[in-house]
Amino acid sequence: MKEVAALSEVSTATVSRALRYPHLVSPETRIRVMEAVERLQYRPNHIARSLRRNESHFVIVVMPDINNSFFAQIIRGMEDVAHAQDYQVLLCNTDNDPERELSYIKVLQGRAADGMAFLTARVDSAYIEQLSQHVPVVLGCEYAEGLSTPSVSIDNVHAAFTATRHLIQLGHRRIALINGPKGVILSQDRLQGYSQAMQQTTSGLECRMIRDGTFYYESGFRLIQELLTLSPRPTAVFCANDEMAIGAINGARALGLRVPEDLAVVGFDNIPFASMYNPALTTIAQPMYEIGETTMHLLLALIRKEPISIRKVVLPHRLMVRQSCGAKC
Amino acid sequence: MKEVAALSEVSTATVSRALRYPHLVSPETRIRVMEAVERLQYRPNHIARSLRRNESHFVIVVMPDINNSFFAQIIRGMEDVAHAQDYQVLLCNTDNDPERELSYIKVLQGRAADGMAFLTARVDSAYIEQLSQHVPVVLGCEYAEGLSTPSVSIDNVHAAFTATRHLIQLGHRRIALINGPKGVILSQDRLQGYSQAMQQTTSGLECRMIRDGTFYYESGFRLIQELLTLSPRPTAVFCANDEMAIGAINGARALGLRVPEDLAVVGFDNIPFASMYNPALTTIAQPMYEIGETTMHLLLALIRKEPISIRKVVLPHRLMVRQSCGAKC
DNA sequence: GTGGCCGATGTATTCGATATCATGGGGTGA
DNA sequence: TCACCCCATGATATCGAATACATCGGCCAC
Repeated sequence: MKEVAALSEVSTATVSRALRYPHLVSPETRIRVMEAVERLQYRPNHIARSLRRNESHFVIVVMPDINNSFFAQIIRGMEDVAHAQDYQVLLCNTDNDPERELSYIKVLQGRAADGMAFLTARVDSAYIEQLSQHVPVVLGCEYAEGLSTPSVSIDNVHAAFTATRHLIQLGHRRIALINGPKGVILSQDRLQGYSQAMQQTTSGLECRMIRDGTFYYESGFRLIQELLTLSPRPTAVFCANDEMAIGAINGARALGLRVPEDLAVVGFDNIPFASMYNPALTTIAQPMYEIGETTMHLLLALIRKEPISIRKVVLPHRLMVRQSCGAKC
Repeated sequence: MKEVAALSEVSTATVSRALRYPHLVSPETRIRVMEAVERLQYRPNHIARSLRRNESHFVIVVMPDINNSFFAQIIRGMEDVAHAQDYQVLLCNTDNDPERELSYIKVLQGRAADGMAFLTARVDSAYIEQLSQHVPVVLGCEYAEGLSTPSVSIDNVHAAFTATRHLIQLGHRRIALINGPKGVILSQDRLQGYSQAMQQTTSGLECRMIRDGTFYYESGFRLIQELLTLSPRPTAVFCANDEMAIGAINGARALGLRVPEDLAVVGFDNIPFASMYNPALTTIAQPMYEIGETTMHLLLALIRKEPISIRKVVLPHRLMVRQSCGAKC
C-alpha cells in the first residue's frame, strides 16, 4: 500500500479512501491511484482490514456430511444470499463429529468469521444457546423448543405424520420407522409425527418396528434387514432421510424382496438422487434452497444487529409421490 | 489479552509467550496466566495473529460442484491431512462458474488464506500458472502438460482407454462417448483414451458417436437419447463421470431400452452412489481419498517452502466391473 | 570478586489498512 | 472584504498479538 501511495504521490490514507470510498477523493487522484494499483498489482490485505474493522465478512457454515447432497442444495441458497451481500461462505464439514464442530466454533471465537450457521448440530444444544449469546449463530434445518437461537426449518413432526399417513392410506398397517440418531432433535420430531399417525390406526404403534439409524446408507441397509426378520414382517417403511431409504431398498432387494410390491418405502428430504433412483423415491420434499436463503438472511441480519421479526421460521414441505411407495399416480 | 495480563500480573508479552511458547516462561507464571485465560474465557484473536505472523493457517479448496460426491471423498482426505497439521480447510463451491473461481482467487490474493487447491479449474490454465508463481497453488484431479503448478491426478488417458477397451472386449463395436465439457483438460484426456481404444477396433473411431456433456445428470440423459436416434445405434456408452452415466441409463430406459441388455454403460469416478444404483455401475475407480491426502500434502509443503520431490503425482486407478456393462462376473 | 552467560520478564515496535483529527485552499454569502 | 464552510488530503493513532531488544537477577567459573 505504501508503494501505491508513493507511486501515485499521495498518502496511504488517500489510497485507502480511493479504494473504499471513491466519492471522497477527487476524480484525478482516484484515477492516479487506480493506475498505480493496477501497475503494482496491489491487492488490499484482507487480514489487516479485518483487524482494523473488526469484521471479516466471512461466515462459517457447519455441515454434518459433505456427501449428502441435501446439504449441497441448502448451501447453494446460502452462498447466493451471502455473495449478494459481499460475504464469503466458509464451508466446514464435520462428518458428524462433535469434536470437529467444536474446533470450528473455536475458529469463530477467534474472530476469524463474523457468524456461524449450523445445519444440524451435534454438540449440546445448551452450549449452542450459550454461544449464541455472544456471537451471531443460526440453526438451519433444525430448531429446539425454548431455544432463543434463531432457526429455519420445516415442521418435521407434521412432515413425518404426512409421510406415515400416506403409507396408511395405501393400506399398510405394519409400517416400520428407520429414524435418525437418537440425540438429534430432527429424529425426535420425526419419531413423534410417525407415532401420531400410527396411533390413529387400528393396530396402533409398535415399538419393535422402530429403529435408530445414522442417516447413512449402510444403516438403512442393515436395519431393514433386521426389521424384515420380524414376524409378521413390515410391509412398509418410513426412513428419516433419503440415503437410508435407498439403503433400505437395496437391503430388501438383497433379501429377494421387490420394492414397492413387497415393501413400500418413503424417504425424507428429496435429494436430487431420489428422483434418479430406480424405483424413484417417494419422499418428503424440503425446500432446501429456500432454507439456505432464509438461514443466511437471518445470519446476516444478526451480524448487522438488525432487528429480527421472526426468530423461528417454518417453511412448507411437500409429499412427493413417486414409485417406491407403490401408489398409483 | 490486556485483561489477562492485568489479572495474572504480567505483561502482555508474557501472556503471548505463555500461550505460544510455554517453555519460555516459568511454570508458576504459566499457570497463573492459564488460570486468567480460563477465568476470562480468553480466545486469542486469529486475525491479529495472522496479521503479525503473516500466515493464516487457512487453505482454500475450490471445488466445481458441491453436489458431486466425488469431490466429497477427496475433501475428506484433504481435511484429514490439513487438520493433522493444524490447518483449517475453507471449502469453496463454484458451481462451475469461472467468475466465482476468480472471486475466491481474490480472497487468496488478499492473503486471507495461505494457499489454494483447485479440484478442476475452469479459469484459463495460463492464469493459474501465473498465479502459482506468487502464491502456493496445487491442482487436484487435473494437470496440464507443461504447467509448473504441482498436481495430483490419475492417468486419465489410460483410464479412459481401459474403460473403452473393456466394452470392446465384451464384444461391443458401436461405443458412444459422453464426454465432459470441451474446455476442461480432463475431457481432452478421456477423449484421447477413448479414441486410442476405438482406433484399434475393426470399425474404428466414429465422430458422430461422441458428445460433449456437462458432467451433470441432465446432460447424460439428454445426450444418450440423441445418440440412440443414430442408426445403427450404439450398443454401449462410456460416460466421463458417474453422474452422467446414471443420467444415460435413465435416458435409455425412458426410451424403453434395458441396461445392460440393450445398452452397456460404463462410468467414471466410482462415487459412492455408483454401487448403490440399480443396476450397479461399472466404472473407473479413482483413489479419491488418496488424491485428497496427496494434494494437501503437496500444498502444505509448498506453503512451508519445503522442497518438493515430485511435482506431478500420478495415482493408480482401477476398473470396477459391476452390472451396468453386462459383463458376467 | 568479577566477568560472562542464561533464563525470565518488560518495553516498544511491528504487521497493513482504516478512522480520526488536523490542515489548507477555494468558494460563497453577508 | 471577511467569516464560514466544505472539500481534498495528510499525519497519526489504532485494531490485537507477536517479537526484537532491553533489563535484571542469579549462578558459575576463573
